[in-house]
Amino acid sequence: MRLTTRSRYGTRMVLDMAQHGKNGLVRIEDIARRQDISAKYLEKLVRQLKGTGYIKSRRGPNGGHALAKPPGEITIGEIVRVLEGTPSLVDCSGNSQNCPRLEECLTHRAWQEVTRVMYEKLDSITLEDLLESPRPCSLEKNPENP
Amino acid sequence: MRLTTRSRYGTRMVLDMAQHGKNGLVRIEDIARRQDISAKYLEKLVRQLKGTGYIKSRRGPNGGHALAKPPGEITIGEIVRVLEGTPSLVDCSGNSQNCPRLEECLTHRAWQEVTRVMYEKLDSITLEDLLESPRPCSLEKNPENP
DNA sequence: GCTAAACCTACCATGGAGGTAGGTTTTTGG
DNA sequence: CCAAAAACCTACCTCCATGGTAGGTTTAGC
Repeated sequence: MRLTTRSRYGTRMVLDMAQHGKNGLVRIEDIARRQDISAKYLEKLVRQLKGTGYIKSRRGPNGGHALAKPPGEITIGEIVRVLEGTPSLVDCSGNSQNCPRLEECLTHRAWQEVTRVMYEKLDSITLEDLLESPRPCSLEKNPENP
Repeated sequence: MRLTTRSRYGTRMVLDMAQHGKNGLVRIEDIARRQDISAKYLEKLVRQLKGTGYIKSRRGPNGGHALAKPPGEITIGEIVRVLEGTPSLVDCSGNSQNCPRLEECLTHRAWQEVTRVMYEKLDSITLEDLLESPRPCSLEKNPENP
């Protein structure tokens, strides 16, 4: 059970845009160089995020990409959801009813709950949170909760 | 980002043991039939769980497997941890320091936090909880938390 | 000592993640 | 108007872990 590189690279990408795009557009090539990720690969990620409205772009010379919303209004949960094709930890945990064992499946609800708390956490972290976190970054907004 | 079938099959397997092993051992063949999972595959899973002390076995005729502890004392977090080789959602999120970007990695802490809350939830659910959950199972022990 | 079960080692296949190649289209600046 | 810079697009490739199988060997009960 791992996050794919899509989510991780994608998050670093939008974070890079937030950092370097204060006053304008950011070129894929620049992100690729700074983050040490293949530009071609970033292209694919940017396309997905553009399709869902998180990024706007302009072509041609002096073109580039930028976040469509301020960093404080984009959570990493949103990014991860877009880039991981699969919204749930297990197939049967979604609303799809294609699991023949659903009725007798004691575990179903458990996976659902775990998926929920995971995205709850992801949705509580905005790009701005990440930018503002001091290094070494302690993200503790709700220290140990209870 | 998905749970592997190892975790899911494994959880169903130990759950089956809890259900049918009240007074004795459970044969792999029987679990395989009831859960509709290949016996050979279950063999592999049982071996991993045996290695970590969650299952005890007896060979020969009338042999079989049983949980080494009562269902109330085994969490699905423990099962998942054993069967997913990888304890963290991302490589760099463990204690391993092999990520060259660690210092400048704003996202590191976030993945760590998400991994933590996920296992926190997994560790809060025992096999007994699953057995006792009414169908359709509402697992809400702490309804919406806060 | 026969049989039932766990136990073990090795192997295989397939999908999808991760990455690359080679373009086409839009836009700007000279 | 043209050339260059950037986004945009389609197609392909490689690799390896997951998921699964085959064919045994060892232990123990009758």
